[in-house]
Parts: sequence; C-alpha cells; structure tokens
Amino acid sequence: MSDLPRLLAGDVVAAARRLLGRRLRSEIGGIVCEVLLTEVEAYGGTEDPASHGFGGWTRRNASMFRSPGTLYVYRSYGIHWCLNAVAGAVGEPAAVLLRAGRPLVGEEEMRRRRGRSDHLCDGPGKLAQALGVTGEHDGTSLLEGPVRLLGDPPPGRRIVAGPRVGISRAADRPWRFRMVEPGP
DNA sequence: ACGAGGATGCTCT
DNA sequence: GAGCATCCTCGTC
Repeated sequence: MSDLPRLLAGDVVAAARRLLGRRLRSEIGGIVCEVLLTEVEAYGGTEDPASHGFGGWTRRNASMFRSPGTLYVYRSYGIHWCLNAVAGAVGEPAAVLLRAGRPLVGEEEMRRRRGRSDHLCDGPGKLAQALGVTGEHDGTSLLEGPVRLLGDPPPGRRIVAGPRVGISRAADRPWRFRMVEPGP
C-alpha cells in the first residue's frame, strides 16, 4: 500500500520533502539494491526556468509529461544518468530529482558497479550508477517497474532546505532538501 | 577540506 | 556551437 501517486500528484515541493526517508529499490540484472533517500530537489513545470520542462515538450523530457510516479532518467554532462520521480498533474512537467541516498541492501553490488568502496550514492550520478539505472529505464513506473519507491517516511526526520545545485537560472529557490539523520 | 580542470554526449538554438 | 539538474583526479592548505 502506498500513498505515493497521490503524494506525487500534488505540489512538487511538498512531494520532494515527503520523499525524503523513503526507500528507493532497483531490481536490475537479477540483483536487488536499495537505498534510503537522503537528498532530493524539486523542479517545477513550465514556470520553473531551471526545469527541463521549462521549454515545453522535447524528446528528452517526454517522460516528465506523463503521469506522476513515472521514472524520468536523463543523461547528465554526457556521462552520468540522473533519476527523477515525475510529479504534478499529467501534462505538467514537474519532477523530483533523486540526488543521494544511503545504502541499505546490495552494498556489495553497488561497490562493484561504482568501482570503488566509498562514495557509493552521495550524488545523483553516483546514485544511478550504484542502482544500475540507465536511460533504458526512462519512462518506467516507480510503482511497478524495475525501480521503485517504497515505504513511508520515518517520523521525526529533520529536513534542511537549501538552493539547488548546479543550475544557473532560478538558483535562488531553496528547493533542495536534505534529511538529517540523528547521530549515534 | 577545498578548488580547478577535464571528460563526454546529447539537446536545443 | 553552446550549455549543461556531474564526477573524478590531482594540486594546495
């Protein structure tokens, strides 16, 4: 059971905040990997100059115009893949960029895919690589596909907001959200 | 810890 | 042809 579709169908900033602390799971190549989502960014529809949807429909951002709960994967800087959860109404190109997580399941496989033993998924490109996600997963369902969002956010989590990373337009909107886990 | 610079390919003007 | 929703390595401090 999941409130995910309803959650994503609403305001993208609220959706981004409420995705923090949920689990992101991939089952790719017969291997299950799972992370706890710790960092996300909200990207609005055609009114957000930093959003891929700002200029309207293109081949790249086509998935953003589909139903909330669709996975939008794009290539970044020619090298990396980045994951988004499509939000908002159908036809409104809003999405939540899934920026970082903490390994929960399949850490060995993440190490193998990343080719190193540290910094497994502390950035959007690293997260995609650790989970084995590529452009071929673009447009799949985050409820039923190979990459899924699971669970409910834990109670009492602390959220810190800040400016979005790596953008030049609308850089003043504090639409980046990190979850601060209580220390030991 | 932090900053500079390069890699790399696709999208849109 | 410009501009990226990035990451890595190697240099300093």
